[in-house]
Amino acid sequence: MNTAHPLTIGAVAKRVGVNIDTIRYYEREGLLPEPERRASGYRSYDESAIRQLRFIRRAKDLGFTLEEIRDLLALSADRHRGVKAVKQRAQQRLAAIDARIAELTRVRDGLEQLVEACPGHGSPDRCPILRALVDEDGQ
Amino acid sequence: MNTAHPLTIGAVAKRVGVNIDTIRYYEREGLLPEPERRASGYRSYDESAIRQLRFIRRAKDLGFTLEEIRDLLALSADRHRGVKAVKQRAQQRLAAIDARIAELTRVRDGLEQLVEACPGHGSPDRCPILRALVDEDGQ
DNA sequence: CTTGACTCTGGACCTTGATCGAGGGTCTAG
DNA sequence: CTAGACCCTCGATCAAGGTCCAGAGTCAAG
Repeated sequence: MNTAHPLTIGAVAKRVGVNIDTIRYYEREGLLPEPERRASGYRSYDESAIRQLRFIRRAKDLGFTLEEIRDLLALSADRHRGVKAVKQRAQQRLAAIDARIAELTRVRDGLEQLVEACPGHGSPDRCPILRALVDEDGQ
Repeated sequence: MNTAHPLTIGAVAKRVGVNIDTIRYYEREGLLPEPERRASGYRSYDESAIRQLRFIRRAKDLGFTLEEIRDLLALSADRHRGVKAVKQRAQQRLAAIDARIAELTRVRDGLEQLVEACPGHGSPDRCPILRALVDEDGQ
């Protein structure tokens, strides 16, 4: 069911819930393939563009940069370079996500300790959150 | 301790480990109070500026935006009334970080399953990673 | 055919969080 | 006194990730 009815850029934008200019921007940035054009020059999209845009949006929501997303997309374009390469890149991506989670977890735990130690009232001098930020300054 | 022998902006920058321009930038943005000036116009800082800069840096490391930090600083200056609000802000931050970690973990686990299910060789059509990226795409 | 909605391109502009440069004054060691 | 290191302001630039605008062409309904 792929290339059925063509869509204008506006229709795509509406369906995915993204700005028209963002679509053109992604195209310039190499995140979306250059679409077919009508005789008039209008871009003509099919469902695969919708899928790809949604993929980008979800990845972005997960905190991937556009550059990382370009890389993720390259994974799927790697078809012809063999399953082995694809698996390797997926493993690299996995390691990168692990690192990101570890970093976030470190920050999270530090913050949680402070929140738990804070009574939520009284003098700012006794608030461990403020103290940690202002005074205690480990060095 | 708090003996106010004055510091130049460069000395402050060096001690806190931040760029001189960043200090002036924070001042413009209302994150640092306008310091005393010498007759020459040179900014003249004391230890409290060092503390405040470190506060900013730490808060930034915890993922607060500069705007949120400006807010925190205002609250911490509001002795006795600020603590409750500070704790609330910190809790909100914590919840946001937790949500992000949960999402990333979900994706991570999905990706790991794909990597484990991929034989690393053979037909691209059998590679679960490629299949997931191209087809499945969760709508 | 007309009208209004849509699309095209190219370039300007926006936000956040800085960083850098130009042109000029200041400070301090030798 | 002079050189070199610092500091001043103002404005530009950067990176990321868009968003908006002008001027011109296109499409679809009535």
